[in-house]
Amino acid sequence: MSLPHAILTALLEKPSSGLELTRRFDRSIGYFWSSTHQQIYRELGRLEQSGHIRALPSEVPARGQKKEYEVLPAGRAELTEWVAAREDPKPVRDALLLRMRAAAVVGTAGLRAELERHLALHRRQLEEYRSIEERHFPPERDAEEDRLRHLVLRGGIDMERFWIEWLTQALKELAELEARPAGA
Amino acid sequence: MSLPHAILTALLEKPSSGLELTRRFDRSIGYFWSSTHQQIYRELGRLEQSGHIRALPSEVPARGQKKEYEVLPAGRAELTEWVAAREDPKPVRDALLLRMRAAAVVGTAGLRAELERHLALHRRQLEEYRSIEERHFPPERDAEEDRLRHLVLRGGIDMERFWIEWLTQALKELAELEARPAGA
DNA sequence: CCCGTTTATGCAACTAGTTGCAGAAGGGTG
DNA sequence: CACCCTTCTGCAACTAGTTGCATAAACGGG
Repeated sequence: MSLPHAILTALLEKPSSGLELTRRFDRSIGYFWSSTHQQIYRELGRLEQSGHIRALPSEVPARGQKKEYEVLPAGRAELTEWVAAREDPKPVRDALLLRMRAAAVVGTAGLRAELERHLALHRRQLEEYRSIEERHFPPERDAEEDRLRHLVLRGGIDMERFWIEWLTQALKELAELEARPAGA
Repeated sequence: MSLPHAILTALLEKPSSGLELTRRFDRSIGYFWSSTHQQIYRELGRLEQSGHIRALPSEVPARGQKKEYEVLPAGRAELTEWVAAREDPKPVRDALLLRMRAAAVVGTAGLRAELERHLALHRRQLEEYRSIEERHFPPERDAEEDRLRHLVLRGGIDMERFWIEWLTQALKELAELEARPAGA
């Protein structure tokens, strides 16, 4: 149940329309809570219904017309509460680890290429995070919000590093297994 | 679309009934692809329908009666194909990173306790993985399946280490922010 | 032998997220 | 102005996963 909170956070950072939110999700909040525009529109509707946000008054309220939303006090209160809420980490659900486990049973044929592809993707993501880090978090910026946002970004960076490391190990392991005759 | 593959893998490792599968998920495959018994039963039904697995013949085919499943050649083929399939990593979706980001906007009140709780949970999980490692993967075991399964487990271990590291940093950051007067 | 607990399977209803598509407004171009 | 492309909002239908509950057999006392 985090999408509404993701939206509230984004709207507090800056009031926006549905499409603007979608775009900002693609390059910021979406890095750790991705979402599609349809989900966002639906959730905006719900949040408006429940009095957490409201649409800024517009002259032309019609379909296809931009609608800006801002957070109401009830929305901010809800978010504040959520920050401190007790909520267990979700159990890991990762298809690649699962595939490796399957490979232990049915063999590793064709797996190397896929691992290399993932490795490249994670390297690219790491580069993207690093360039954001350089642009947004130079050493002199240390207002409270900056430090916390930087911390979140470092989480993303270290998670990519973890994958790069693991994939590298996995490829090495695969190479060794292929080098020795089956059953040796 | 990984649950059916998780089930196929588990059934290849050992033919089982629905409940047995559920239990094994709780302490093995479920570490990286968790699932409830209802989902497993439903999926077993589908896999049987589609000819990937079959129920072993039993004398008493009735409700409340144990039903063992085994994988058919079509199921093994499907799994083999999936191992090499092109499937992009799912974008990260993590509520705790999101909460930290929200905290940058609405403040960190009450967050420390929650971070400490998560830290303890991750430490416990790490300990569990390590004890599995000791029991199941002594240095002399290096058959192909063992090496790959060990690799998967090391993935789990390093992921827990990542969280422990990040949470430790986060708590340090929080302590520093609390130590200085707001706006300093 | 009746009764409560455990084992085992499963249905129904719900929530969250995804995919595909449609429709209205506005801007640019021949 | 007719056409098309982009922007923006949204519905409908689907898939995956969760929650709550029902049912049936088996087991173990008293």
